[in-house]
Amino acid sequence: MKPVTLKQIAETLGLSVATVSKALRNYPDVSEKNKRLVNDLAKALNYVPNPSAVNLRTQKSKTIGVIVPAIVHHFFSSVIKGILEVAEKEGYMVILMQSNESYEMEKKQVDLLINKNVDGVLISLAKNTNDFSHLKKIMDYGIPLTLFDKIAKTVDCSKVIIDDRKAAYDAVSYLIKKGYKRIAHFRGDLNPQNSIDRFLGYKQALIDNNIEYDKSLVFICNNDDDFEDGYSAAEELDKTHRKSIDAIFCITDVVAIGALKYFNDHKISVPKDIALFGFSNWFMSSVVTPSLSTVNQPGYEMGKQSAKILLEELDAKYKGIVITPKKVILETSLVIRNSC
Amino acid sequence: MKPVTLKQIAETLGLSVATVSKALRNYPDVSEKNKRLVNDLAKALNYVPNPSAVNLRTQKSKTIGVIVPAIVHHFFSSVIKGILEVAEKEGYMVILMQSNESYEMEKKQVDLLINKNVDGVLISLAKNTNDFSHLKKIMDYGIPLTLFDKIAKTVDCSKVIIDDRKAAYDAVSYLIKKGYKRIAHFRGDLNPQNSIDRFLGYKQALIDNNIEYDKSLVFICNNDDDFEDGYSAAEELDKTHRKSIDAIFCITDVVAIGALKYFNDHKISVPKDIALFGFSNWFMSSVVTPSLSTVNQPGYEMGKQSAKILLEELDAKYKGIVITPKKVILETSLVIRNSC
DNA sequence: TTGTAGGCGTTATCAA
DNA sequence: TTGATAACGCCTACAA
Repeated sequence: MKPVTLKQIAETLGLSVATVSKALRNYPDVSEKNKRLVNDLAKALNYVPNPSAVNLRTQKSKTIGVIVPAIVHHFFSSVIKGILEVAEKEGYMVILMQSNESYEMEKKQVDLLINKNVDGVLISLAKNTNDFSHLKKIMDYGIPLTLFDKIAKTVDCSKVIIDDRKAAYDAVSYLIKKGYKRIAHFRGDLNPQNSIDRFLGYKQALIDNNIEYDKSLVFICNNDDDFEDGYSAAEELDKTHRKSIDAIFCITDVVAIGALKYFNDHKISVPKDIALFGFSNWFMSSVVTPSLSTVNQPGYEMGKQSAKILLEELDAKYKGIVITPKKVILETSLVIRNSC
Repeated sequence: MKPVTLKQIAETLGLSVATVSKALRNYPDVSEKNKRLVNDLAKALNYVPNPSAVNLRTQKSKTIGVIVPAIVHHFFSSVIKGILEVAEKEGYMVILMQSNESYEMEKKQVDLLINKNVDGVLISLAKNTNDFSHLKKIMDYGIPLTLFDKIAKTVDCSKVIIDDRKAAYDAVSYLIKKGYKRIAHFRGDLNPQNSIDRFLGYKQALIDNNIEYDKSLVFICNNDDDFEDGYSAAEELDKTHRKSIDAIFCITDVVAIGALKYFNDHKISVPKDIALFGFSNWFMSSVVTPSLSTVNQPGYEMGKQSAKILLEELDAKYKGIVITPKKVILETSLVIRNSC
């Protein structure tokens, strides 16, 4: 079974391909009679335009490319879900790629997407991406680009993010208000903006509350396995600062849960001996014992917004309207549970 | 910046498009000199064939379509990861769609993929899919199809699955061997093969161990929210069978964790008062308290295998080799933790 | 060894 | 109102 083509419709109807095409696209210069004839037959035969041919002709692929650092990740899979829903509604397909937190992969994938003629690109950057020429390349090709979550501040494209700094500030302020005084921070890599901003929020909250910032209380979790990172950071903290710490603000729920595991394993009570605060609100954090207080990071919403903005830019581009990049900051909120 | 075309290369080199094309594809009837000339310039200009043009010409899109019931799901996101890795290695792109467990969506998406000219399709069926004409349609179009995890037994295409029945049998047998005697089952919908097979495995294990099968101990979890389903099934079980039950085999980790939450909330001790066994080995089940015993379901491997089989079939098809559908059954294993 | 020409399916221009 | 015709970019059989 082969797809039906314009030619076939034209032949069975004794019309020219041109007329059939115009009839289907409802051009004014085709007789009503023929329009009906063509449309009826097209529907009956289940005619659908060949996308490659359309693309070749119109330079539009009705396809967008998405690159995320990881897929097996509650936050990112939520984002993807949001993207798919918006894209599908507007008749766009989504080509998905995962960079595995590797800049090299990300770069390669950008090339693949450009070569594939995608209409637009959505990216959340890999941890170690700090050269942005591949992003510039996308824009040089005139392909709309929207970054989300892990963005590059210096790249002049639309962005959808949360205010990591404020969210971290709020979380740590909450801990302080609750009476915690010696608050450690399990941070991420030094490079990603996220990691930096959350750290800065943490620090600011301490300063604003007249608590001395002590850099020996900041642990870097930058291996591949967040859970293990959290576990071993907790272990190190336990060894080096035994009883002087009363709370930890973690860059991620999984890091926090790794730490929680360590404390549970060693009969250190959370939150009595030490309080824990996560970030992201993975489903998992609600079912762990004790359940984890965390920052709600609206992944699904972020996906929807990113896709929406990208598609708007595509639309504007086709209409010849010049676009100024947008920056959307999504609201976060504290989810207080039993770990603090 | 526009992509470079054959024509441009031909013009700057004073050759014909045909010669350039042949040089790039390393045809024997092009002079070595011109081959070098062409290839050098192509590399310098970063020439990449326009995929739509190639597709139009060759009828190959180097793209496969993937439909899953849900993305925000540890198992499926692992599968997707596996698919992406294999596809990428072979130069295929992946268009991802999610059916949201809806047959209607699934059907629509199949049409979209067919119309999009994908080379092959990978599907895990929605819960309520029990009409398979859309799958037949894919095959009628000569598009290779591989089903994974949620499959249709009667559709004659390749499949990658686990032996749900055996896995369930093993899990329940383990519980019995451990001394549990009154074992309830929180099953899924009546329709999906998975759900049926796990139920049958459960039942068979009881029978083989001379434990009477009591259908009042089987609860159906078929709402949208597995966690809530597990919670409320546990509640119902608690009310109707108070102390007579000593273990529950759940169709899914999340259902089990929902139940666990209920028991924790009501000071019913797991596993002392009641044991719990899950299915899938989500990461979450290892961090819950008590940690959950479960069946390891190799999602990543399933993704890789499915993609591999599909791509092999594509290859065979292009070579004109007739393919007989394959059926791969992946090994599962019991992961024993602290809930039983 | 090179180039011409036809065609993949569609759209758009321009004559008829 | 309709239909030739060219073009999008590429591939390939065939002619030169």
